[in-house]
Amino acid sequence: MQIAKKYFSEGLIQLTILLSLVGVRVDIDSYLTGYYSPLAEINVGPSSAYIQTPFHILRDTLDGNGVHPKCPELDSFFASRRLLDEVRSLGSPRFPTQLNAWLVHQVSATDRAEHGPSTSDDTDSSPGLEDLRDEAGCDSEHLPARGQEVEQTSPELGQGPGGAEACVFPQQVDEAKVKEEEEAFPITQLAHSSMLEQESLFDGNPILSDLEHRYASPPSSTVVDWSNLLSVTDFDELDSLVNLSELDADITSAISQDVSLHDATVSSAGAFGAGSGRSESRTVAQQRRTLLRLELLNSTLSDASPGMAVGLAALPFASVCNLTGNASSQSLLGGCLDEAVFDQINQLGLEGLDSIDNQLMNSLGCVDSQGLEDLDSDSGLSLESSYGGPASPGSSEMSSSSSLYCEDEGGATGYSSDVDSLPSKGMMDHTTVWPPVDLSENVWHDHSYSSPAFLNKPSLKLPQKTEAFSDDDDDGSQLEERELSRDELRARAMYIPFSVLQIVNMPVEEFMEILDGHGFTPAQVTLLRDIRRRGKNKLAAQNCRKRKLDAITGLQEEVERLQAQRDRLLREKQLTAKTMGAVGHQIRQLTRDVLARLRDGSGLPLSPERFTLQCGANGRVVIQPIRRPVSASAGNKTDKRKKGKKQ
DNA sequence: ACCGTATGTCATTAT
DNA sequence: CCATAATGACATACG
Repeated sequence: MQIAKKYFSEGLIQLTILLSLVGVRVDIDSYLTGYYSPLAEINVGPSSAYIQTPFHILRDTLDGNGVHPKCPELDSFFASRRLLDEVRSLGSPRFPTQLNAWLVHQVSATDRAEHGPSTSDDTDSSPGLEDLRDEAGCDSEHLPARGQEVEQTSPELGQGPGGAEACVFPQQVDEAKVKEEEEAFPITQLAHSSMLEQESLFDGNPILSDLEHRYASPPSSTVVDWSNLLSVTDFDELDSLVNLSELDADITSAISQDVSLHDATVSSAGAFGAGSGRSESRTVAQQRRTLLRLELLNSTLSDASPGMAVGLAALPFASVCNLTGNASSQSLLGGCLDEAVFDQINQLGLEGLDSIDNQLMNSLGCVDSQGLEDLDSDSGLSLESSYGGPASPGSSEMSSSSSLYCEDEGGATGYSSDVDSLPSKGMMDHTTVWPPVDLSENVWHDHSYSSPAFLNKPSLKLPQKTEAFSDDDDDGSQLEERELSRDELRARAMYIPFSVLQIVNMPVEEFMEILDGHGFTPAQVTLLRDIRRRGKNKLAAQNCRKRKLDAITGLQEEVERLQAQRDRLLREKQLTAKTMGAVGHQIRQLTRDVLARLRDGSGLPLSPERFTLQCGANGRVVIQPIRRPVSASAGNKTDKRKKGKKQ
């Protein structure tokens, strides 16, 4: 179990990184659909765990230059974008596999009834896992549909996310269909763009050619200049130096990243090659994918940053799934790349889990949710960070969902404690009954795309939570009491029928309605406002600190970069001086040789002490007498003889 | 006891 | 004007 957990941890790290790459592209989808600001991409950055800021203030930073000083995430965002390009440039051998995976998703997402033949390959997948995968696929499916597409859930999850069924809005199915039609065109755009990207990929190596275009030309001109200037010696060294000086600043980093990604690809390819047969490898891949779905699901339910990536990454993926029914030829190219990333992630993160049977995976899925929580040192606070903003489409949905859980919850007291005690129960089985409130919030948060979607994490968690779980699972009530935040306790004391999470995350309109319409006493209203203010400020503080840390990190990196540049320039300067010295020496030697072969009027050789060679602007070499400062004292050195010489 | 870190909260300002 | 984000400053908990 420990080993498995370790694998999960490592896999999750890679998953997070790579999913963030996918996420970048994913928000392009949301951008294409026109629902979100293009700058929502910013939220996809690896360091966007707490982001609740709309970041529209960064409107002038799309080119990646001059990023907002308060948003160092942009740096990593553009780096991620470049990395994604590099991933895409790694070549096409992965595509067939991706196609398989992609078809599986299509079936699971669209037609479960016919799911037998097409997915019969994964013979060893347990029903639970299959259902879970489907559920996860469904999860990722209704993300782009803004949570309005909820399929029938499996018996296992019907009780956990079964709350989700309880939270399904009646109009969801019809709206989902309409939404699907509405999204057909943007999706086509997406697929088309993806196809274009891959066409460029087939055409050559886009990133390298791009790098060539960007970097090769100026250095080459520089090299020519140097060569013209110093056509004597040491030029090779100098050339290489100049070349590198122009290139290494950016290309080396790109190369190193490229290498790491390439390694990832190779390892995954090795994973496939290691299989005894294609069917087996496919089975393994599907297991992994299943496990990935598990992770995705769990992440969506309980974790912050990976889930965020998932929530966003699921957008184009599901879009591609939808698209397959309509325009398969385009989506083949458009979707396989994203699925390729999923496959790579699967194989990377879950490399060592092949031997683990499905039951273990099942339990691991539960463990994973806890492990994710445990790993989330930022606590759940970050998870309730935002809900996509009142202006986003998610807000209306959240209104409905929040009103839903308001009805279902029957009081705020149950929420946090239920959620907090969930992992200890969830250790036993996936069929653990999930509190409906929790689920409704999951549904709600699953659809907050432009921000970390996993706000469902209880903000009430205290640092000693995990220890409490490991120490004692029995006295849950005491633990619940101990884990409640001050505001939660205050809310309980004041009989406020909302959880802190709800109070903080509900839209302001709804909050106002609640304040007005529930007949709260002034003290309760004050408490509600304070809870909301504190909750939001808590998130803001976390954001602020994270930004600060990122800024510090970025500055440190810049310092290192500048120091390296300075060292490089110093070396370059030394080498240049050395080269120039050598050239000067040779020029002097040549001058002596030339002058020694020339004669003055009296037939004497010209003295190098008195004459020198000068190269005129017209290219002609002339002999000039050396003007000594003390020549005035010498007096009558007036015999200025010019002899034009052609060399 | 002291220190460093993490986190929550408040006050203030900006958006 | 209000809600909210951002942030400095302070308090507290914890290792």
